[in-house]
Amino acid sequence: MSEVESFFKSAFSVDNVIFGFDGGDLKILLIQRGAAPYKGKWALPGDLVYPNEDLDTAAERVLEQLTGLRDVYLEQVRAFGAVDRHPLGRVITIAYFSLIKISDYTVTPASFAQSAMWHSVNKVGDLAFDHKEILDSCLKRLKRKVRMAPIGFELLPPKFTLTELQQLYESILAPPKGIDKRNFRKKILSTNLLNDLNQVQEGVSHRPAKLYEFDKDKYEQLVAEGYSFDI
Amino acid sequence: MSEVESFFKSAFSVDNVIFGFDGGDLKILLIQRGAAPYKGKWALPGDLVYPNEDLDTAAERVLEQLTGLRDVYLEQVRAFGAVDRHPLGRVITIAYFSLIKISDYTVTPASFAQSAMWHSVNKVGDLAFDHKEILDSCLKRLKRKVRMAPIGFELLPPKFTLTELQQLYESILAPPKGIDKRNFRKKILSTNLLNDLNQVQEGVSHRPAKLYEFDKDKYEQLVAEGYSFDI
DNA sequence: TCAAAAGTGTTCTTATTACACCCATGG
DNA sequence: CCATGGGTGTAATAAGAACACTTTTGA
Repeated sequence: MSEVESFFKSAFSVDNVIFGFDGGDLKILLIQRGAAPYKGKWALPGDLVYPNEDLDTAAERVLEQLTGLRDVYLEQVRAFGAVDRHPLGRVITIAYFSLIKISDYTVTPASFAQSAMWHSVNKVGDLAFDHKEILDSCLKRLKRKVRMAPIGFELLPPKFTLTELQQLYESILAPPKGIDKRNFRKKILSTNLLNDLNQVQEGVSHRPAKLYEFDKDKYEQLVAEGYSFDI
Repeated sequence: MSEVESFFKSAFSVDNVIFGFDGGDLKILLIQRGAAPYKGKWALPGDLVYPNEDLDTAAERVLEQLTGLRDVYLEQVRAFGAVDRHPLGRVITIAYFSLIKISDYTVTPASFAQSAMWHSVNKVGDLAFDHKEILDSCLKRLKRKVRMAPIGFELLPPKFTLTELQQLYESILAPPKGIDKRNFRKKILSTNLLNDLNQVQEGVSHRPAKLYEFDKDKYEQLVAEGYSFDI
């Protein structure tokens, strides 16, 4: 094999850390590998990138095949390319994370995802390949990003309560002493990016909370004027 | 060609945005391409990744071949992998940026770098491939990172004045109205990470400024205790 | 003595933190 | 009427922004 040829004895893949939130813990969607290598181990959903496919498109495809969802928040984190990261050859992978509304995910439509399951990020053990390292890297990015951009809403249903929103931030940021309720509300409402829907929760056995929605149009307008979200 | 084979008709490279600072503008090191495609165009230094080489190692190699420098600050930014980004085939590239002391760079030792030259980041025009986009992305990362970690010092000589340090921050962050001298000094000195060397500039035709050094050991000790740089 | 850059404090404004009680609802 | 979580304001502290003059040196 010539040296030039050997450069092409390699492939690249995408791996996707799919975050969801169910009101309690922050979760990620893992699949159990059905084939070697790492058969039976939990792994991030991923696939080789098709020859005529952009990286972002490949990440979107992996997500859609697994969840049936399109147009969700997706962000590249970085490449992982240690020589020995894949036992069968030289495969570098581009890590992505995405944020989905966990209620939108119902069954696993794609065959390759027969054993997909939500796992609490805090209880994830060893994963196949270097996927634990990828997860850690994506989680770190999410922690930073969720304070710099209003992406947390991607994990919540369109209508949510302020307590749900606070619990989301707490589950991502995991501050030692929790977040102060009054300070959190003051800060998030002062952005004026939440619309009070004049509706309340139903079916709860306590004082029902008011429902809000995130005003994306308003946010984008403010961004165009130089606004920068910070929470 | 089978489908499996076609997955391997691809390669990956690294491209390196090498930043330097000469007291005036922030600069990057570009090379003029001697061969097609984009012959004659300015481009980021980069190379294909060897089959048995980690991505970081490849980026270090590119840097060392061009500058002769080792052990410099180097950080991966992200992958660029649009299908059509390389006219000769499917090549995804992993972008890195590095910070070097511009005075350490003298001549171009490597043959492939016959026409390497420093360019002010603000005056960079079109570049080969998608290198302008890569530059923008790395510059954006640098702007964020330089405020979250004491990496600016990597661009300065070991002994520097507070004015030089301020000019460095101004050239990277480019704030509309400059940085207030007194506030900057108050803030940077309050970190206690700068050692006053009890020396002054020589050969200047005005009041000589005091020289300082960055105390890396102290910084790493503080980080271990939970400290987080923020300027 | 002039030019050029170094050096130095205070006030004002804004953001962040800490903290405890009453309210509305369903069971 | 009880249990449960929802909802609210103020005071203290810390951080950031604005601002102008004196000092030291070499030419």
